[in-house]
Parts: sequence; C-alpha cells; structure tokens
Amino acid sequence: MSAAAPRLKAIMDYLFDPLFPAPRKNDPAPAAKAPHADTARRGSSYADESRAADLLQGLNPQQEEAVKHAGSPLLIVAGAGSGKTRVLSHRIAYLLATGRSNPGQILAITFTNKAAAEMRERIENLVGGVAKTMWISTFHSSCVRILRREAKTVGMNSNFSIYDSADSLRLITLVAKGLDLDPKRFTPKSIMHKISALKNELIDEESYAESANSADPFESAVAEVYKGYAQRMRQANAMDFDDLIAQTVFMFRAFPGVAEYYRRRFRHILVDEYQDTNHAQYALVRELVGGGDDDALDLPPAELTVVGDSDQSIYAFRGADVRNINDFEKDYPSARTILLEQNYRSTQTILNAANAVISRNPNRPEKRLWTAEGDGEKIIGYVGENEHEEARFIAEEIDRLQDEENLRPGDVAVFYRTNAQSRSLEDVLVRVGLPYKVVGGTRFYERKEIKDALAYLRVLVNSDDVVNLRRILNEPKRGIGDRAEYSVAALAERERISFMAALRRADEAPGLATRSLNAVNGFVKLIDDLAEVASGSGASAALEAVLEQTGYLAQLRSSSDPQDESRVENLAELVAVVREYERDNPEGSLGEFLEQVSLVADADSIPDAPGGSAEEVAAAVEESRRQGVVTLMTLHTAKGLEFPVVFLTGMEQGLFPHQRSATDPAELAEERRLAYVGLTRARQRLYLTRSEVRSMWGQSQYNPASQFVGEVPPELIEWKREGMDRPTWGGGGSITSSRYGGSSWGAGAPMGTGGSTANSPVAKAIGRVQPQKEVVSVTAGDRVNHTSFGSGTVLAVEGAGDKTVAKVKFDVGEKRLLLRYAPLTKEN
DNA sequence: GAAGCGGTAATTTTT
DNA sequence: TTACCGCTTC
Repeated sequence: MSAAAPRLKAIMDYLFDPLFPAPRKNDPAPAAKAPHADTARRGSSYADESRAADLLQGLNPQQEEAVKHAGSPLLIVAGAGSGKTRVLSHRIAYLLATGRSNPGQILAITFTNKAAAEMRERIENLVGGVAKTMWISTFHSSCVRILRREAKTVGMNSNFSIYDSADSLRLITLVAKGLDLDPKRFTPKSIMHKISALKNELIDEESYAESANSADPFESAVAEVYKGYAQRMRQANAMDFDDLIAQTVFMFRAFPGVAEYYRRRFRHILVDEYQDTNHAQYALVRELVGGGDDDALDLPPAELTVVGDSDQSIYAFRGADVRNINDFEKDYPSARTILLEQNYRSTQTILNAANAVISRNPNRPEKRLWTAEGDGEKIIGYVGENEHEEARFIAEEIDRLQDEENLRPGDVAVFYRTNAQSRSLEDVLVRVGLPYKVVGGTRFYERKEIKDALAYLRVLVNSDDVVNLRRILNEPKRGIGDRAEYSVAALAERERISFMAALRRADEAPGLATRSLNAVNGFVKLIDDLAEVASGSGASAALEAVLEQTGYLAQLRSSSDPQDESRVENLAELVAVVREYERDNPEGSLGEFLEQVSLVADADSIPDAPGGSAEEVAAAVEESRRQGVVTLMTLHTAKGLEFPVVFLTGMEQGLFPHQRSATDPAELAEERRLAYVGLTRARQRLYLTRSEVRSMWGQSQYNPASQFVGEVPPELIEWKREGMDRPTWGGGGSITSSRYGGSSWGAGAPMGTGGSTANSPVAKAIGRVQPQKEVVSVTAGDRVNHTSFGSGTVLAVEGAGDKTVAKVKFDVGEKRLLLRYAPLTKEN
C-alpha cells in the first residue's frame, strides 16, 4: 500500500541530517547529501578500535566530546540544528565499538515514535542489524513493554487496554455523573486535566484523597472522581497514557526486585528531548538508572545521557517541567555538561534573530547559536491590512521565490499559532491556485468512525473494557438508548459483575423494556459472533466482520452526507492498515495490532491522511515535498522540522504571544520559546508577517505587533510594508494598545500614521471594534456577579479593549470570561 | 429514542 | 463566527 520504509528513510535522511554541512548556497535541492561515513561499514563485531575512531570523523570538538564521554552522567545541551541525533546515534555506536556496552544493555528513550524510528535507522546505519536488539523506543512503549511483562505484579491482566484521552474523558464523565457532580461547576475536562497532572506528579488517588483540601469544592470533587476513575480503570483492565509511566514507577518502587532486574539489564540509558519530560518520566529515569541506597551493592548506577534544549521547551502546558533539564547538575552532582552551539541549519541572520529573542527570557542558561555558513538574506517583514492581505502577500511571495530564486513551493512552510488561522491562509492559496497541505488537525485514529471500529475490536480482545463497550453499545443505532444502558449499568453495579456480564443477564435488569431487552440480546449475540471470527480468523477478518455485520458500513453507504463518504474511505484505509500489519507481522495477534495503534501506529500506515501524530506529520511533510506543495502547520507541530523558507504569520500581540499568556511571566516565556522554535526552523529565508485587523470570533479585531517582532534587532529585518501602530486613535475613542507600547520592546514596532479615511477597512473595523455597549470595566480584586456563576472575585484582567478577558474566581471554580460577552456586573 | 434548538465558550497536543 | 453540549420536542 505505501512505500513504507524507503519513504520514511528518505524523510529522515533529508530532514534530520543537517550535520554534514553540505553546500547549500547554490544547491537548494533538499536531497543533496555529503558522502555518508555512516554507511561505510556495518555489521562488524562491537569492539573495534578503528571503527571507534571512524565514528569520531567529521564531528566538531563538542560533538566529539559528547560521543566519547564516559563514566559520569552526561547532559548534552543541544541547540536547534546542532546535530543532536547524530551525536546520540554516534555515541551509542561508539559505546559498542569501544566494547563498553553490548547492544542488549542499551535503552534509548524518545518522546515520539518518529524520533525513535529515526534514531533506530541512524544507529542501524552505523552498527548494522544488532541495532534490532536494542531498546530504542518512546517512554510510553518502553513502559508498556515492561508492564505487559510484569502485569501480574501490578495486579492486572497483560491484555490491558490503553485509553487515549478521549476514552479517559468518557469514563471520567461517567464517574462524575455517577457522583451527581454538576458538570457545569466542574467540567469533566477540567477534572481530567487535574487527574492527569496528579498522575504526572506521581500522586495516586489515595494520597490525593488525603492531601486534597476538603474545603475546596473542586479539589474534593477531583479526589472523589479520581478514586472512582482509578477503580473503574482497574475493572476495565485499562491504563491511560499517564498510567503507563506512573504505574511503572510505582511498581519499581513497590517491588525492588523487579526494578533491579531492569537495572541490571540496562547499563546505558539515553534520553532525548529531556526538556519535555514531566515529573513521572523524570522519576522513571531515576528508577532505571538506580544508584540509590537500596540498590544491591554490586550494582553501580547505569550510565545516563540526556539530550535537550530548555529553549525549546514548549510543552509545559502538558506537564513538561523544564526544571528537569535545568537542575540536571543538581540531581546528578557528578554530571558533565556539554553545549552544542554550532548550527548546521540556518543562516547567521536567522540565528541572530533567534538568539536575540530568546535572550529576553529570564533565568536562562546562556547559549548562542552560530554558524560557519555566513549571514544569508535579511529577514523580510510584512504587515497586511487584514489577514487576507497578509495571506495574499505570502502567496505572491511564494510565487516570486519560485520564479526568481528557483525555490519550489515544497520548500516553503507557513506557521501559525492557532489552528483557526489556517483558514484565511487556505482561502487565498486556493484562490491563487497554489497547492498546499495542512498538517495537523484531527488525526486519523481520532476520527469517530475509526474509534468506533477500533472500539469493537478492543471489546473483542478485552470484554471488561467498559468505555469501549458502551461506546459501541448503540453505534450504529440499534435501539439501546440511555434508559436501557443505565438499567444494565445498575444491574452490573448491584450484582458486582462486569458490564458485559450484565448485558448477558439483561432479563434481570430493572425496568428494561421488552423491546430494549431484545435489542440487548441481539447485541450480545453480535459480539459473540464477532468474537468467534476474531479468535478463529485474523485481525483483518475480524475488522471486516465488524464493519459488515454491525451494519456500520451499510449505514454510512446509505447516507447522503458527503462526510460519510470520506468516512467509508477512512474505514477502507483502516482495513488496509490491518492487512498491512498482518503481512508484516504474520505472527501478530489482534491484541498486538491494537496496542500498536494505541501508541499511535507508524506513519506509513496512513498514506494520504495527514494527521497530528509525529509519523503522520513526517509522512505528510514528505508528501508535500514530493508534490512540491506548501506546508501549513502550527508552531507546535513544526518543532523538530526544518524548511528552506519559513513564514511566521500572525505575529500579533494577543495572538502570539497568545492572550492567555499575558498575565503570567512563565507562560510568556513559553510563548517566547515557541517563537524561538519557529525562527530556528528556517534554513535560508525567513518571513515575519502580521495583520493589523483580523476577524476573530466573527468580529474584526485590531491587533498591535507582536512583542517578539520588536525583540528582533531591527537591522535584521527588511520591511516590505509596515503597519500603523499607534497607541490611540482619534475619533472612536481610545484603543488600549498603549498597554503594549511600553519599554519592554524596542523600536522594532512599526509606527506610522496611515490614511485612515472613514471608508478604509481599518476605519470600518475600528468602528466595530469600539462596542456601543460599554464593556464592564473591572480590575483585579473587584467583586462581580455573573448570571449563572453567581458572585466571584476578579483575579486578573488580561488583554485590552474588546479582547479583555477577566479571570474570575467563583464558588464553582475559576473562569475566564470575555468581558465583551460575559453577563457580568460589578458588585459594589 | 432521535432530531432540532439555544446557550456557552473560544491555545498549543509527542503518547 | 463556529462548535459543542444539553435540553426540549416530535
């Protein structure tokens, strides 16, 4: 179906091999590569002195040190584009070549499957087939592997289901409902986030119940739900993503013998993207490294190598804790730190801009990227009157680059802060006929029809899996509604049996209508039949049986909704994925297939469905290159990629940095790191664009320049068009952009007086921007009243004008309210 | 039991 | 403006 491995390899080689400073100036062809020492030799026995020496060839002094270092823990601070993957893979090969390790003793951990695949590929090129015996995998799959092996130890069955966050949310909603919690006061989402955060902090449901502040209604609600959720997860024989890590750590702590087994096994542990680790992952690494007092005396700690860049930490909102990397030397006092500052990707101009911006972050270890490749072109700045104008400029510029500079659309990436921004860009690209591809958005495996189909398969493998069982109970519709479902749930509760068992005894369910009973019996029969197919035939047969016998496909086929057409195609795709899996893993079971899918299957299984997972991104990016189409994506998904030409769009205060980071210095710092990530993606040419007026939420919105633009030294930017950016506007009242006009940013903000005649789009927008109805003006500390939340206290006010958002603490919890809309009144 | 309205809210997302 | 969720109505 897809040219799996070769294509992945091509992506990897191209995207991630900036280490050979291949001539770039006159050679924009992306695939150009220097002769590759890596492939020169392979398969020789591990200990080999001349082989070891070869591995140091072509490294810069810092890289060489990082490869050679032995003994104490090692922190490699790898700036953007400084060749960390090369260093890491050479280091591993070097460990083998010098005889300091054998392959089975190596554990290399990454965050994404893509990174793991890439690392494996690189190492295989260096050492050959023995790479297959190493553990090179993500945090999550390493833990799954350990947990499946030790499942009995944690009191689980080794066929446990893995719940993604949508599954978790369903279960949490169920539990919260069961506890009669008001979903308005405490949204299941917020409870889920809190529980996830607790797991990341390794706080289990029992310790939280003890430590939670019982006077705080939210905390006590979470404590209750957490307990119920954990219990239901055990009953369902399921683990969520956070559990995979946390439970492994808990198990190591509770069973020192188990921990010791893995410590003896893994003598070299290497962790990539260390700045993105959360506390649980940090603890997991510590447990694996060992060296604590409890350890067997004959077992010295494993050799630990971590690689990362605190300036590229952009996932704090998901629990990543930069302190893990910043405090590495404190945690491991004998640690050695090596800085990789030489960049093999971008021009010095781009690096200077990135250095200047990131240096504004407080408490940051000093680091300056440099390149031997020269200054290159100036950064180009552009300010559109509105977002269409901005997009039009981008499209024209791409055209021009194609004609005048021999750059293809496939060399170009357009980044934005929020997904919603892609729309106006797409509009224009479609209109001018420039082919493009949006990377990200809804992932293949998160689509409803795919989740439904997989839910059936999960239930066939693990019938205790209530969440998936209840998901498919009435999908497609078969006349088992809420009433019937609750009646069966009640029976399960009363008899203390599983939900599936209760379905089988539905005739005992209290108050179940005959019609519903028939429907339930039909469902049970259906599942039994399908289970038979699943156990007798292979995974693809099971899937096809599911799609046909449930009537799922038939329902979609008979629909007139064009969306359903693509759903059928997606399901066909899924069938193809399963078939391919069976072909590649003749021994593989349905359960194993499901596991691979849970931890997000590899890119090559989904050829033309660009999604959000790393592999899908890589596949989509490669697709874009081949087709020569422009790539559109958020700044977050851009991390780890590089492009000859990069447009950073929507460089507006309130959008980027985002509104919500306005009141919190830590969040602003994270936004700045995001800017740094964006800037350092560009190899040759970088554009910074923004729009003066942007439609948001159906209204036109005036946006001043992003402070990050002002933080780039002005001499690096050549403005093709500057905007008007003045603190106040004559006529329609004041616009509070002055808030941003302060000293925190330099002269970079383009100022000027535009011809704002009454009919210009800007003037029109301004008219709309000033709401007739007066916006309640509040400041932190004010008491306010909300029509549905009651009275509360203003904690903070963010933004300005009609974008003002107040953070208010109500009895029901904290809310963010857009003053323009919120039914708020001030209490006196 | 399923479709249709009205109120509410509105980043980023490796696994 | 759009998207989603819960309640109401058929």
